[in-house]
Amino acid sequence: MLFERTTVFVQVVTIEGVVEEIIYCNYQNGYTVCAVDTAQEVVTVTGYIPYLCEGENVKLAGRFTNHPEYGRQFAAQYYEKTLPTTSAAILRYLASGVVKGIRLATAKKIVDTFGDDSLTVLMAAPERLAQIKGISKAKALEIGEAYAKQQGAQSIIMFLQQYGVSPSVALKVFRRFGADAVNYIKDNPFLLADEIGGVSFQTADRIALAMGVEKNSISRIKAGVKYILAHNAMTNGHTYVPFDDLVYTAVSMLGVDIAEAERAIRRLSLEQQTHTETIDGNEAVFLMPVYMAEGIVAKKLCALALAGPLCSPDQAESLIGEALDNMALELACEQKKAVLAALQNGVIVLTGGPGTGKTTIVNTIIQIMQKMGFSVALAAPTGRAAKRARELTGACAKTIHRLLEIGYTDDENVQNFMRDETNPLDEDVIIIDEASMLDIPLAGSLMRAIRPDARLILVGDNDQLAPVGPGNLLGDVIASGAVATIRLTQIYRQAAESDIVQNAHRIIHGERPRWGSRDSDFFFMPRPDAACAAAEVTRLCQTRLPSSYGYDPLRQIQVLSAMKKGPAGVKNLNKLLQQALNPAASGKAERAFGDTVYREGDKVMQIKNNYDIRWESMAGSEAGTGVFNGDMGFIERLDAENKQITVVYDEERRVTYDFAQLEELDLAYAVTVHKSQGSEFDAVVMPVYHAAPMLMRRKLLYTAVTRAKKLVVLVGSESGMNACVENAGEQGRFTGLKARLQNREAAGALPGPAQ
DNA sequence: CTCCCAGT
Repeated sequence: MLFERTTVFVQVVTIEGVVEEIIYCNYQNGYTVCAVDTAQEVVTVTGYIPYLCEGENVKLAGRFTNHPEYGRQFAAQYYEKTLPTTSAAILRYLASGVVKGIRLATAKKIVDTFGDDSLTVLMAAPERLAQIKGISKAKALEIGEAYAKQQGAQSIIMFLQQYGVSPSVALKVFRRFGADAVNYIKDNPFLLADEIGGVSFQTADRIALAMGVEKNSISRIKAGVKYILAHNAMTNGHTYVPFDDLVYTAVSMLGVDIAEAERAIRRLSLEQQTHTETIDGNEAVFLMPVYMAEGIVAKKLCALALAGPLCSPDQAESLIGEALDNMALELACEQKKAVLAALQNGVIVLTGGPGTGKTTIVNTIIQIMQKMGFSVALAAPTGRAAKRARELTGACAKTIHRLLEIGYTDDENVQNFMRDETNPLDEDVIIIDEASMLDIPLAGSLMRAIRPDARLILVGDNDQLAPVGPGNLLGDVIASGAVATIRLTQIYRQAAESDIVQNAHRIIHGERPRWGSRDSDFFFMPRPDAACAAAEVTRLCQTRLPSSYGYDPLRQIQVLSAMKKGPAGVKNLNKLLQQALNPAASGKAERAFGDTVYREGDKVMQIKNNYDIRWESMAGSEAGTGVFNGDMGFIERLDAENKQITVVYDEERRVTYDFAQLEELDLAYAVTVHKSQGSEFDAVVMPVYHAAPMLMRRKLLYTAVTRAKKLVVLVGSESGMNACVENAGEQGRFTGLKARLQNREAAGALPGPAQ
């Protein structure tokens, strides 16, 4: 029955066998690597199989994978344990330590006494164990309890697996509710979505329906309301939802009446699962974790803002002068002011568009801080942005996740950081680059980990992409006026009269860009639909731009797109561009992986951090480890014989991958605008068309356009582009941070008695 | 519909 349900997975295979050896087990979440002896072979199995023990018999459904280091493995999606039935198998099972209190000696005694009935005795009449010499009555009951617990864990895992709920979630349910977990869930399936997490409201609702839960049951409405709040935070960027909107949405989604919805919302607030307060005249309902995160951000920023200057203005002047001499640099007046502000305030925001010299300022600040004996941490919200910061400053920049030492969790919605208030970051100065992409949950985690006596510098361009997650941190902080903010306005990178610069300004002010003249650096080419746009983008890269401007299509032109999917999405563009710029040819080795063909000469991007992979410099004189999410390079060689692929990054570091590691790579002729943030290119070519308004916002177009140093070509629908320019976006985000920063007492930041 | 993170 169970195994019929697994048809949703491609190429699902079932295997059965005895667990030979537990190779690895994460006891927190049940992730296990083990060797399973089927009749034919010994297979390495990975998957969430909690409480698995050597000697147990398992049926597994999943698929075979090829691990780069450990070779052929079976990734189990579903499992069933079958209890051993023969004395010999039972002995092995009990001796494995599956039941707390039984090891080999005790297992032998039990099996000698009860034979094939051993497990029945353990389950139904554990007191009978006391017949055995050496087992007291108390010990017998203790063993019985341990066995019941083990079986209880199995029963909730098996029960939930029927509904497609993963064993790792089931394990959490078991930890929370114990041996009686199945009854708890049958009683209120919404506990899965609610208290446990990791299960969607829809799945819980499906289970509830099967259990016969009423449509207007309060637990269903409460869970539905929390789902609406979470969904709005995740997909719309709101940190709260106005009460009236929440009632309306709950009524239409859940099919209940207004009074029922209101009652459930009030109840959640009373139970402190949500927080309700008045913001901007609206009654605002927050999900508790988001409310807490926003509060921590407000509180920490206000506290940091109280810190005094690090040195006198005279000292600062001389420190700056010295640093600039060392770096053979000069700073403009506003840039110098920014460095000064960093020395005088516990927290500052440094904001400005591309080319306004943010990086130079950050470099100077790092120099001075280190000179003063302070340690500095530099981090950014994305791998790409962190890498860019690393290249430009020479400092060891990381992702914020990495800085906070993210630990593993089985719940995608919860992140678990090793660094927090009890184990704060060691560094004295924390610099966050691309802070516009910082969402409230991550900002909350970051603020918790910053020591009260540390200093924080937020660097970003509030006109660039809003975070994917909830909140409008940088915008709110700047608008609040509660944090010293330095706005950089002078552009050094391009001439101010450049059409790229002019149009970037127009876009951000909601005005339509202008184009036309032949000697401009900004062009728009109308095409009737996304497919035509994609074809024109390809033509531009292949022939038009190389012949008109002499650009190298692979190294100087970067194609960007808002989306991955669709005819003008990154995936399809990569196919078209690969065909145009690096077509199949005899003598050019290639290799298919998934639905992508990789070929010698391809432009590729590393899409997940790999801290261990080795690289060698082209001359072979230097070596090191680590290739990071967002690194771009070219396939130099594809060696079918050794199943290896060589990629050269930045023309200097050579990395060899096994074929199985191709999942870490993607073609990079085209990348998403999000991924491009923090990078710049000579020429940017981008299809523009009508798409999800949540995505097609003015900031997206601004970010794309400002990636270009010399040339921008937009291709597609003019009305689509105009809609994008007119879609301001973040004004539509409901957030409470600005209000809280402006009301410092509410943020709880004022020390001592009220003033 | 866009981003970040992980064990033998």
